Order: sequence, then structure tokens, then C-alpha cells
Amino acid sequence: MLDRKFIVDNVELVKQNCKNRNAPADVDRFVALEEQRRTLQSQLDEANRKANETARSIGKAPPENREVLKEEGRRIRDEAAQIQQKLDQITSESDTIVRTIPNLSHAAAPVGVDDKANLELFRGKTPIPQFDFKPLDHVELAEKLDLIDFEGGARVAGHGFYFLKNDVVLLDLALQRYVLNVLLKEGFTPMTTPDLARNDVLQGIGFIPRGPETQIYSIEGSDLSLVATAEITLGGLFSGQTVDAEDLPLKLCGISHCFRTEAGAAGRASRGLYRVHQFTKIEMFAYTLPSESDNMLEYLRDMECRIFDGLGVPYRVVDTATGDLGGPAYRKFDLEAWMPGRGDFGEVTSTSNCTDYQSRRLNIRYRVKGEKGTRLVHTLNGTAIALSRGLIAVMENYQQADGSIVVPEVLRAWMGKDRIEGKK
RNA sequence: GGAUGGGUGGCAGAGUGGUCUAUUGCGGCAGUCUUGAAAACUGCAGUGGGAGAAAUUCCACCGGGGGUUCGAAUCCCUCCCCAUCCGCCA
Repeated sequence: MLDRKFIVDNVELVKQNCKNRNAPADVDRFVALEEQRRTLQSQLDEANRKANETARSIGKAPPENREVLKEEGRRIRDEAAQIQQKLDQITSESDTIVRTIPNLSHAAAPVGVDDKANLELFRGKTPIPQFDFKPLDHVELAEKLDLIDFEGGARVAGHGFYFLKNDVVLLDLALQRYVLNVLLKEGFTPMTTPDLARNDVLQGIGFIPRGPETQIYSIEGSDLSLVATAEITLGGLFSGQTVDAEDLPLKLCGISHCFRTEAGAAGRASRGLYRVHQFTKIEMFAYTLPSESDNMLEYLRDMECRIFDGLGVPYRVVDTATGDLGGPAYRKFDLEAWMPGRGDFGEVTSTSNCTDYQSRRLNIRYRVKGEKGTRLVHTLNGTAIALSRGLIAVMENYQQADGSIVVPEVLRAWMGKDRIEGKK
């Protein structure tokens, strides 16, 4: 969330930003509530002060005076309780509004209400492959080579689940190992993370665990949800913590399963592995000083490019338009890989600078040695690889006329073979 | 899952209803002494929010939330976490 004071001091800016981001939020109402809230807070402080004063005096007062003072104390506490009640009411309403106000937007982010305004920045090193045969999509390839069991997945858990099988299991693990290796050389701390997290962590990161539109599976009878990304767990990792400025930036990468209900996604591209309820992902996450987050975003984007250039998968880099940014993102770049099966690009990574939008709610701060007080860190996240879509990209781009799939050079050592041929 | 003991400032650790405005030690910062350093001594120090030009001042915070009370770190309820033991288990 944004800083309350900042909103009040920059009403027009915030309203314009909401408009650019296609986010309906009642900023005026918020400002009015905030004014009331401040007034009530002062009144409450004053009432508490009087109550404290009275309470302290009783201990020192002669016994015969005590009853009178107690009565006075009761009266003041009643008064304070009434103010508190009003304050709670107003705070609750203004909290609801402030949660709907998105982060500010980077000045260079393309302005536009939806993804049509997204801007292609550049292409990856690998050219789009020209096949002298009709390329198959990954579902057909998997069928021919016996690599993925979608029907079995549906039987066990419903549509959107699948079994990886045979060589694609090796390919899946090889991709993970390759990506991990790239990240380790860059000094990322590797972590495997919980696949469940508390709802307040989900909310701090910007996910809404319940409600009709939710993308999140929640565990009945508990305060836990299945994570949609390791961004949630890696961001929650430092919630409530204060880190030393000299320890920043922190670069983490987390491997987790990701679960998404994909509510409302019917009709969109959902064939095969593209849009599924469960997949594995390696996520990069960084905590930085505010002055460093712009650079870190470029760095994370470069890492994504290196990973896909290394794999020899063609892609384009897209600068996300304001209206297509999620609430917490200040700026976002996506990599869209070429997917011959659909004859189009499909999103494979996404990296965002969330500035202090997440850290404010999660209360993640840093301290500068010798300086008084603490400040909020900036948080960033980026997909290193989402295995489901990574598999699509590799399988489809590396398919051969004879129906086999060549294993990308960088994966061969991890994979133990250089071609997937199926059993014939 | 059960039992017991715990959760207090950067760390350690005292504090079972009112001089707590939280003892003390270590560590930190500043100063004295010293060529310099160490030691010793003296002093200063938490986080968040509000008022003020500032000195300053007020409020909240002793794991989270709620309760009892004029008054809670302290008593009660509840949740979370940690330790140890037991049970179960890959």
C-alpha cells in the first residue's frame, strides 16, 4: 500500500495514477476519512493522557481521596473507548480503500489502460526458427513422445493438472538445475520455500486469499493458503524485520510449487501446460535500498534474458503498460517466448519493482549505521523460470522433422542426453 | 497431536498490580586521559505515530489479538512462535 500521508499530500497525482492504471479507487473519500482519523487520533491521545495522569495520581493519593479519582478515571476511559470505537470504524473503511489504491508508476512506463499499450523493447539473441515442416504444439509433441499425461492429471485432480512423464521429467529437472546454476554464479541465495503461507503474508504481497475473484486456493479451517508464487514466501520471509543497510541488496531465489485457481480464465489460451492449476517455478526476489531498485529491476530483467538466450529460445521483452500492472508493481517487464505451436509469443517471465508497496504492509525496514530511525526497503521479484511454460518453449522450439526434440546445449550435461525420442 | 517451561530493547537477562518514566551487564556512540590505541572513568542512546521553527512534548508499543482494573510487562482468555519430553510419521 501507499503511505497514507503521501496520498493526502498528493491527491491529484494519486488520482491521475489510479486513472492511468484503470484502478477505481475512491481517493477523495479516503482523504476525507484520513482527516477525520487524524482528528480522532489526537482526541484519543489526549484522553489517554488524562487517563494516565489520573491513574498515576491514585497510587500516591491518600486513601480517602481514591474513590473520587477512580470515578474520574472510569469516566475518562469511557470517553476514550467511545473515541476509539469511532476511530476503529473510520480506520477500517479507509483501510479498505487504501488497499485498492495501486502503487505509483515509473515515469517511463507506457501509459495505457490495458495490455494493448504494452511496448515491445527488444528481441532476444535467438531468431525465430523456420521449420520446413508444420510444427506441432507441445500437447501433440507430448502425445507422440509419451511425455505428459493430461488425462491422468484430470482423473486425479481435475482439468488443469497433469503428470510429467519420461524424458520430460528429466528436462524439467535439467531446466531447474541449469537456471539454478546461472543464479548461483550471480550470488543468489537458493531456497526451497513452503508451498503454503499465512493469509496475512499473501495480503502483504498483494494477493487476495478469498472472495469470488481469487486466484488463491485456501485451506479450509486454517489461516493458510497454497502459494501462487514463491514471491509470497520470499517476501514474507523478512516480514516485521529490520535489516542492516550494509547487508542490502539481498538476492534470493526460491523454488516452489505454484497453485492458481485461474478463476475467470476460461476461453483464454489454456491448452496443455500453458495455463494450469499447479506448476513449479524458480523465482528471484530482491530486497534493496530505495535508490537501487531501478537498477535491480534492469538486472533481474537481464538475468531472465540471459537464461532464455542461454536456452536458445527466441523471445521479446515487453514494458508493461500502466493499466496492465498489478497493484503492487511500480514497473514491470515481461519476457514473451516464441511458441511455434501457437505461432505467437507467450508470457514466460515477469519481473516487477514493487518499491515500498509490499514492504510497508509487511513492515520490512532497513537501518543505516549511525543514523536514527529506519526506512522501508524496496522489494522486487522476477521469474527465473516457470517450468510449465519453460517446457512449452523448449519443446516447441527444439522439435525436429522426425518428431524428436533436441535438448538445448546448456541442458545436456544436466539431462544426460541430447535428444528426446520417445520409445519406438 | 499431548505435557511442561518459555517469548522483555542490537544481544544476554531482571522485573507477579501503582516511584516502571523498564534494573543490570555486554555491545554501540560521544567525551576525558593518551603521540595513538587499549584500559579506566563520564555522558548519550529503542521503534512507530502526532504537535512544534526548534529545544521539547504527547500517544502507542514488553510475541499477536481480546479481557479484568482508576491503573497491566505483571492477572485472565485466545492465537502464534521457541525449547524439552511423549506420541505419530517420510
